[in-house]
Amino acid sequence: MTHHDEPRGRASNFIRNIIVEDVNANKNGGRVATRFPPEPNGYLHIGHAKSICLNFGLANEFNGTCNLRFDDTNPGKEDVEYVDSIQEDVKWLGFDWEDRLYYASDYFDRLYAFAVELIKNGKAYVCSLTAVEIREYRGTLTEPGKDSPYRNRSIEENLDLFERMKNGEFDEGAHVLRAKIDMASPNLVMRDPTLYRIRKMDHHRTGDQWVIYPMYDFTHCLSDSIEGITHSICTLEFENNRELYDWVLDNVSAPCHPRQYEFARLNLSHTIMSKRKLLRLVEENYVDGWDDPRMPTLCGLRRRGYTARSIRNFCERIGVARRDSMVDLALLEHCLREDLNDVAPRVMSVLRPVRVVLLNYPEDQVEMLECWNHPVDKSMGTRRVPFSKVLYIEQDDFREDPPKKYFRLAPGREVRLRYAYYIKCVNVVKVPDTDEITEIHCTYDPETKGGWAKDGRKVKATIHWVSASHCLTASVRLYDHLFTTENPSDVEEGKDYLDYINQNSLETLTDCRLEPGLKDASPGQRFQFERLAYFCADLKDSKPGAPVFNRTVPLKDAWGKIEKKMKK
RNA sequence: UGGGGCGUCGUCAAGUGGCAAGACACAGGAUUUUGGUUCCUGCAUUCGGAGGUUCGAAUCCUCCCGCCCCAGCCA
Repeated sequence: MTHHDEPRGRASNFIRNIIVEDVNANKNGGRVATRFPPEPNGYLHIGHAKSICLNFGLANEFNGTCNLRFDDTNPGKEDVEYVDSIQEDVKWLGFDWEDRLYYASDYFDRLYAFAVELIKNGKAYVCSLTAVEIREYRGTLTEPGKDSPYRNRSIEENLDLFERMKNGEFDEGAHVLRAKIDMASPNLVMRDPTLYRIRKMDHHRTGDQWVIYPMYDFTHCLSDSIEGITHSICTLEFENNRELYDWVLDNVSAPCHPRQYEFARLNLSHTIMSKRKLLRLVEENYVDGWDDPRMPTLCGLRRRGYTARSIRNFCERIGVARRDSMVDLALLEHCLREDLNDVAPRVMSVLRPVRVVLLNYPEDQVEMLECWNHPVDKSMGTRRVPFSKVLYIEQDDFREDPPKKYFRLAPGREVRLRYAYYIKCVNVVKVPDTDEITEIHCTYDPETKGGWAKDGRKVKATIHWVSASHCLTASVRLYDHLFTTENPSDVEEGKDYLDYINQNSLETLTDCRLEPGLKDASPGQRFQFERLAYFCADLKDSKPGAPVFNRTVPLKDAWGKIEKKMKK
């Protein structure tokens, strides 16, 4: 057992239970086939990760397959930019569709043939009502709809019209193909749903080959059937569509009849998942783009420094159920720290520096001190860090007038410099007018090299440091939650989610002093800056020689908690 | 107000008639050269509510309450 293992014991959930039963009953010959079917109209986010992990995870677990299929039936909204980013993100998450990359648009010919079959069987008709009229004829939640005046066109006329729709003889909106089901159905989805519409637009894959495009409800079930999907897993809002999913497959010579199961989509506290709302954050420059490290997109999380494994573990832990829920961001962060704690090498960096001069340390002496890269996993080895007379420590690690329970450096107090020496504060130098501390004078105890006192005396704190003449100056970005409220989608009267954006979600520090070894960090490389947080060299802005770090997630902070409590 | 769903700890979530798993969060404590990690301990006499069936109910029945989804030629 190593920390690289996925969590043993997968959590039970209703979909897995269904699959177990199906496999035991030898349904579909014991075969399990799922698919992840994104529409290429936006970037994938952590909510999609839940679905990806579910579909690919189940397939892996039952020795089945999971296809990646682009649901690209709406050329007006879709773009290759998205099909590329989606593939990159699914791969990054750690899943492999092997040679099973499909597009609903690959099935346009077969879909058209199925539509013709429906018409021939009197189960579909060309309707020439306008969009507005169709809505009016649909009725309401409580009143039944009315039949379209075109509902009883002859099969021949329907066939002719549909073919001419395909041939581009009509303008957009002139006609649609509709299923002939039941205008009085209590399920609005079943009131003669639209199957095809005219869209005179280039499609990112089929170009100008088609001017009619199939709707989701017609396309999805048939695509599943064509691919031999056994379990078609989607989110709860498609529950009403299941009746139509089954109707289409039952009324056409479909190769097989997959079963649809719905689960609740993920909601995460302090963020939003709506593509529309995320798009607005990007377009109105509330963030730096889809991959801004504050975004819940997979590319954003990746840039923030999240590991794919932590996201997979998170998806496993939140479970799969049918009730609407809101998962605490703290759980995601817990999964992140859990992973990073094991794999991130430790390093010392001072974010808000204050000078420390060791009065009794030889002027030009430099010692290379051996430091562990990981406190527990010694296999990660050691590194040498330069130590000298003038150092930087964290401003937070010194208090001229220390409060109760504060046990870091203060006048007259002794602390340990990690892996170095015990030092004692003997004087504080301040700017005369302001109270700004410019320098802390200390003495060091040469008998404590490495951080151990031969006489056995203890110190209450160990703090990190960096040698002033050797360290590297760099920018570090401190990220925080994007929203100040737990649920930005459910907000006070008269306000909207933009009113709850956290104005302090990004703080850029430009005068940080890092351990010299960090100079050549490669973009994407992760570290723990000891006692502070996990950081990641930015994928875009960090260059070897000139690193820029993003704070991925802070370490738990017991002192911060105590301090907060004392202030109350 | 039609139809379809859902209600188990602060947050997720197992549980499908035999007497409320687990995780996060939270609170204590131990160990610690990261106030980190790790390790202990505590945390639902009760499952939206009220009745009923049963020796026994979160699980079955009845009624009530609350929340979500559906009236795109979006997915």
